[in-house]
Amino acid sequence: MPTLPDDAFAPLLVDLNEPQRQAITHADGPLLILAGPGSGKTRVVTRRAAYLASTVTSARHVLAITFTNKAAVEMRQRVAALDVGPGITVATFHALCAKLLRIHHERAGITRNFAIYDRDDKRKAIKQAIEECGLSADNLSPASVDEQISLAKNALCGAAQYAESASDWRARMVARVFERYEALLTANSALDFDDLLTRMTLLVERDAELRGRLNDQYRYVLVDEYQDTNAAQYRLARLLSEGHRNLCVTGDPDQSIYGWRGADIRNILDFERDFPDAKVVRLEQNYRSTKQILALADKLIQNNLQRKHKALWTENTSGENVRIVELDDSDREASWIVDDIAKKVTAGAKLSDIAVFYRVNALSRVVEEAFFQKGLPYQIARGVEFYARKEVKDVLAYLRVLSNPDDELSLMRIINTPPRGIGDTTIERLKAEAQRTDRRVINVLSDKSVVSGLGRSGMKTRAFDALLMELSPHLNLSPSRALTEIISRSGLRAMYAQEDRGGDSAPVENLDELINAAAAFEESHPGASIVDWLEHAALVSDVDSVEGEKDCVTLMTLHAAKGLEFPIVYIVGLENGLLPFRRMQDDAGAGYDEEEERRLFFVGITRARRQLTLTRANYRMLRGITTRTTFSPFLDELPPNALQWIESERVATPVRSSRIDRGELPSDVDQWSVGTMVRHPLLGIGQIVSMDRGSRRTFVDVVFKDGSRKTWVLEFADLTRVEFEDVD
DNA sequence: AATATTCCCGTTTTT
DNA sequence: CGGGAATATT
Repeated sequence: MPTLPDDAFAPLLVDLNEPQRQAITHADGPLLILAGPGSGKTRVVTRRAAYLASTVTSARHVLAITFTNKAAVEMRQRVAALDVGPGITVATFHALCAKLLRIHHERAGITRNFAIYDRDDKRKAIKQAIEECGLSADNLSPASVDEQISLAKNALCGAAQYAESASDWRARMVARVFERYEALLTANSALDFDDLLTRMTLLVERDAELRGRLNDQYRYVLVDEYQDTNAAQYRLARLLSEGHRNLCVTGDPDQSIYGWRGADIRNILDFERDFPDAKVVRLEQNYRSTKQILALADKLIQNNLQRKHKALWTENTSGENVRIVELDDSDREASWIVDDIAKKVTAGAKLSDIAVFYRVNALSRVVEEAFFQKGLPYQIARGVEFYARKEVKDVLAYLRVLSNPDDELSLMRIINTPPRGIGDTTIERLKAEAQRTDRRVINVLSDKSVVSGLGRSGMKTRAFDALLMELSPHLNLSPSRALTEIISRSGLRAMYAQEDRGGDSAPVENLDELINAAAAFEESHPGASIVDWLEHAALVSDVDSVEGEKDCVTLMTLHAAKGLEFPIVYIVGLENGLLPFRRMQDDAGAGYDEEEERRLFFVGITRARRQLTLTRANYRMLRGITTRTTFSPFLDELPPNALQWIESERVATPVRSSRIDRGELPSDVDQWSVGTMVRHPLLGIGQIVSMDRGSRRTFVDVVFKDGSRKTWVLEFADLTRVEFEDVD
């Protein structure tokens, strides 16, 4: 490595501790960065990428692989901000594989325009496979088969191999479905998410020439969140760095929480065995949390055996005690939290600084209700995925059929959407004919001799075929133009406009948002094709979670919290069976991993910067049954002196004004507008600075005397209008 | 095809 | 308890 004076890249090496600096400047050979929570990993990773690109090699030889799009976007931006020209490849595993498979589709043995099936598509295909195997979905649920196929694929086990190892009856049934499912995917020219990884990995493994080319192209490979890699990703990472061994992996074994999904913590634990000459850097100084919070997390995680020791420490202040609050039941637990938050807000805390975590989504509802009652705005991190919405999938199905006529799953989705009189019997006939003559249904559609034999429904079928013909030239337009045309010409817009009479979703708005999303995509990817856009839509599911800092509390599962941080954190439901989550009446606790549960709790704790509150309810209602709970055993593992126990003060559930209970707008809402003065019981007098009357909810932004600004859902906000004269 | 009814099921879910 | 899907009804 050329030794240059440090100031040549001073901005990259400023403000670092020694291990961070080592991690950034290590050039050749394997490198393992063990990064504790809040240890500045992202900074190290981005600067390392920039350092390599500017001093050791050039940007186009640097490849950074992440797990989430969010991480990829963030890394791309932060590297760009360091002024190291563009050219670094930053991608998720899946996006990278999709891109490479598209380029090398011939070697991979697939068509160029292959579709990417998401979970819903996959389940549908599996269901079809189950039926075609003459089995009933009763004994074999698509979901469980999905899970098993997924685990198998992620372990690089194909259908044939799975069949060989199938020992019991059930496994043999799954094996049959697996094989049938694979045949379906092939017939549809489609890949599922797992295929993207496994097909690419197997391709690189068997194709030495391609492997050599990739090794030469990507001379420095960086894999983030390495503790979450599964067998396919592990193998791919190794193959991609086989020629040069410049593989840098970062992660934290203590934050491995996706074992149930096929991630193998041993990949990171055994890195030094795989690469005996690996340089190991530990980032142990925490810049995020108070001493108390960090000590708690550290004490807890020491109970795990499967780990690499890290000495977590911080120079931050000691901070407040971690609070443990015990409440009578889940309702009171929720309202206690919301009351506590309200107090903090009055004391000046920002809502966006606060988060509530829970182990299972089912717990979110009680908490939400409490927020509703109090009129405090909140958001749930896991929104219904935009691209999973019915109307969006309908549109995408048209695009898919047009770009990949093999995709019969999508064809079946649109053949009678909007309703055009092609019913089940007609579809069955078309399918039968297709099977008899060994064609795809779409080809049968355009066969005059077949269609004319269908009588009245033949007309409809012909009309549909004509529609597809009419739409197909639009494929050459830009994605947003194509979408616009197809949405209106297919009749989808008209259909959803009619459906949109005050329902709780706004499908037409979503269609427009889809067009906007496509337009935005075009801007960042000039010259992108429909297929590019479809790929983007399949792999980037977080359009709506990109919205920036909203002034509200964030609710999410512990899993979703990974990688985030908040000054104030609440974790609910510290109960045995819930925080170490245990499935009841399960076959001998299969799939239960206490260490992983502990890591999950560790992740939750270490999200908190300043204040952490753990709560627990004596009685919890779950699935309509109220049960007496017991303490989470994890609580016993925490250092008692760092904890502050708060007795269950009995907060009388306040009897609220009925308008808010019913979620209604104030009766004098007509007189509410921007400029109206309002009163909040805690925050006093404020003025409306914006008011957004959506179809479902009305949002108001209020600025108070002290200059603070809050957003509320008016239906649930404890706001009353005050006459201007009342204010002095 | 649209609506009413029953019934079934119920961790976590980066892509 | 509550949502979604499968099924029944008009």
